[in-house]
Amino acid sequence: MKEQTGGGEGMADQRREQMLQAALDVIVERGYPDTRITDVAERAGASPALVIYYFKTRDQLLTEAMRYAEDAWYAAGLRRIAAIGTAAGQLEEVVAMTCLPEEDTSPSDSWLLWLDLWAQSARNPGVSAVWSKFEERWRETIKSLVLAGQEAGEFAPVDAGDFAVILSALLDGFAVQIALEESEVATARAFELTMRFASDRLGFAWNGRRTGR
Amino acid sequence: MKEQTGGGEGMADQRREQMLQAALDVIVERGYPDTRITDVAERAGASPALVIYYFKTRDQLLTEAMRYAEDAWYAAGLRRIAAIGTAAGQLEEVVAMTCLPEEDTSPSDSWLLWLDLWAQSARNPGVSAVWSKFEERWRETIKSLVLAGQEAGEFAPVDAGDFAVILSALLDGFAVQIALEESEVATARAFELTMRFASDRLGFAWNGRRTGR
DNA sequence: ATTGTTTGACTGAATGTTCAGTCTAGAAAC
DNA sequence: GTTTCTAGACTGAACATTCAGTCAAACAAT
Repeated sequence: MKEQTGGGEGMADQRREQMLQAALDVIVERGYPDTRITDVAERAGASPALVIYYFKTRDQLLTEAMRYAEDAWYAAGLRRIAAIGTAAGQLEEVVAMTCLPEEDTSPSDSWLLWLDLWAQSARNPGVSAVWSKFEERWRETIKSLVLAGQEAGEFAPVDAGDFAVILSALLDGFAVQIALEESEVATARAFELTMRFASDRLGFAWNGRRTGR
Repeated sequence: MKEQTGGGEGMADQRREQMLQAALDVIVERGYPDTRITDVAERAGASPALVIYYFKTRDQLLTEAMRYAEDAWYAAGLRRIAAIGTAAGQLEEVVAMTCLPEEDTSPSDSWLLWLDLWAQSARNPGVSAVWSKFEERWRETIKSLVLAGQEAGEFAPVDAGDFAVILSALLDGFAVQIALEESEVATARAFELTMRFASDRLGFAWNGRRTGR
């Protein structure tokens, strides 16, 4: 499905992305099940009919928006991680990704999205697929990071698989707290507790540096 | 068929509870936002109008159902915990409560409910109140359990508050995994990993016993 | 006892709204 | 002049809630 070349080429893709972004805004604001096509259209400066034109159904729009958000979040994180030299530093970035807020997005946005992602995954196969893929990728990232750190002699020889499972569970759990608790303190505390856990388990020194980004 | 025989006043309460239970069934099956009054009425053997008669609005019904479920779950757990002699054993029960399935309910039911509880809490003040109260109570339970264990000399002198925060986050995180992962293996693994973490942190010996209930 | 009265549980049939998705047709790009 | 894009008006179904009562039990007065 290649688009036409020339000036208008990016136009359609641009519109699509605009709508996905609009959909994400609305999902965060109203929740996945209460996101109406009209809302998305309005926010994207288009008509409801146009939204349906681009995404056959409402569900396709929302599912794709979820995938879009997760992919973007993951890709941005990976890029940052790749720029870090030590395994310990990389792990810290992994933890920061879930515990510390990004600059551009409003603090609790991505976590609110997660809550919806989970709740929807339980019953919606399309969304569930997004979650599974994301979860697996995420755990794999942690695991290989740990393995690399062990080879480099930075980390103690714990079972990397077990560690990945437990760390990702811990991060998910904190994500709930952060998403639902209004207190800003929670993020810093979650970050510190998690880093203490990780450094203790993997046996590297960690002196609590950053508190924000 | 007979209405209010003897303590006719109990009839109404009975009916109410019947409806709450029906609501929970439907919520688990269809998700909170897609739970229709008709569904609940049907399952409770009543008319939609009667459901509204008991609970002024749909939202009140669903919120109350959530509270009902959480209270029941917590109360049953507390009772079991109270019957255990050692702090280590009690802690094991706490972990089992979230990681190992109950007998009567279908495995993932209560966790599915949690996912909905979280997602709804983000936007619905009534549900949010249910969650807050539940969360606080839960963390307090862990904390005082740890303190008691420390006084009894069973546990190492870690910060009980920090431990409660991190353990409840870990359990929440595993709850997500268990609720969404279909594999039955997950529960046993989550239980074991969590118990290893707890016994390591609190410095008590744990020999992985139970795998089910 | 019989009759009328009250009350609480309950229902079927509206009511009105909200939406996803469709249809038709115009504008723009090629 | 055909394809791609866009919007306004519409349709049809789904649903929460309301309404106007029914029905039977308890109760009170005769």
